[in-house]
Amino acid sequence: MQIKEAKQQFVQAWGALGSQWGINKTMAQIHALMMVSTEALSTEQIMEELSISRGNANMNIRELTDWGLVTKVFKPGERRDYFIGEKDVWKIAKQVAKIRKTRELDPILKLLSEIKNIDSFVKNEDNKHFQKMVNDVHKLALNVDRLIEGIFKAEESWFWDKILKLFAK
Amino acid sequence: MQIKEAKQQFVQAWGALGSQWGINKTMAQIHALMMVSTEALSTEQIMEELSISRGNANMNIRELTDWGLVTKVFKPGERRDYFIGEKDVWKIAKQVAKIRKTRELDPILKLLSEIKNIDSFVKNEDNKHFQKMVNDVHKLALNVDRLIEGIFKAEESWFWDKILKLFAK
DNA sequence: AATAACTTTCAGTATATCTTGAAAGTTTTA
DNA sequence: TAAAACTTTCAAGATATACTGAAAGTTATT
Repeated sequence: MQIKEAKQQFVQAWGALGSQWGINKTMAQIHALMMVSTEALSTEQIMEELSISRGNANMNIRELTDWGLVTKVFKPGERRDYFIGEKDVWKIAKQVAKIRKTRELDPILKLLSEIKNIDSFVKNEDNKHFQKMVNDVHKLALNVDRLIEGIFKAEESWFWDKILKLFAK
Repeated sequence: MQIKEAKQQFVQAWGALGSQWGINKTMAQIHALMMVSTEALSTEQIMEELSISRGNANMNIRELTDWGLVTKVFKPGERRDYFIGEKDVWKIAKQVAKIRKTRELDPILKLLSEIKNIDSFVKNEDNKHFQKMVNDVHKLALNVDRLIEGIFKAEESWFWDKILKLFAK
């Protein structure tokens, strides 16, 4: 495998992974492309590299910018916009966790609390079971929430050091 | 909010959550329905409850069975198949993690190792950067892998107890 | 202030994914 | 063994999602 091929594979794999986890394939590919590039890239270059249209490139670059994973940079003397991707993998992971937590976990937590409230006067077996189920899911979700919150504050080395020690031997 | 409405909301929310994470909406809904039901359910009941076709119900029930989250049960004197869903939220979480790890994380780990190998004779700056990037991603992926492996072996209470203590205070 | 360089938008189109429904398959009952 | 009860399959249709390309918008240059 040549280095160029390796990069393409990496970009492809990142795209596939993204799409299996609810992130637009092209968005993930653009991000991968920027991760492996030392230089800032123009829209043109991204269009070229991934064989996608200008509109598609533009929209996904914007989305990545909104996610805080890509920054616009200006090159002196150049009129065209260039973009650089965040390179710190730990920061990327934290950022993605942050955004998805807000979008997806928080609403679920809210719903679960609401259901727990209305559900407090239950009588029959079926409702008791539902109450227990909601409680269990809520507990797990709260723990996940706290875990993610912890990650936000943690340093990578510290975090993995501690986590992996938990399972040692 | 009435209890019936609460259940519906729960099922809807579970479907939405699933679809944002690469799991078929209907599959997630059927699963939710089975989680909150004390009784085993027939295909008919599921079709009815979710307003979906027989084919759709059948395929998604099978998929859930393949995932090990749903079991077929026979009711004495009844000809029709009934299904019960796994109720233990921790087991469910572990099972989903197991399947998705195998399907998605493992292939990525394999690719990253391959790329690391071919990439060992690099010279120029660009390639060095690529090498570093691949290394960083690989490290993170390996850690995630180990974390998931740890979860497989862990008991819920033990696991969360330890994890949450890490971030205490 | 006109032209050129570049970016953004979005209606229409394409693609991937899910769903239906009816036919074929299977098992049970009479 | 035929009919009924039930399950599975899958081609065709429906839906959701992503992508294109050209027109409109913006900013810089002369």
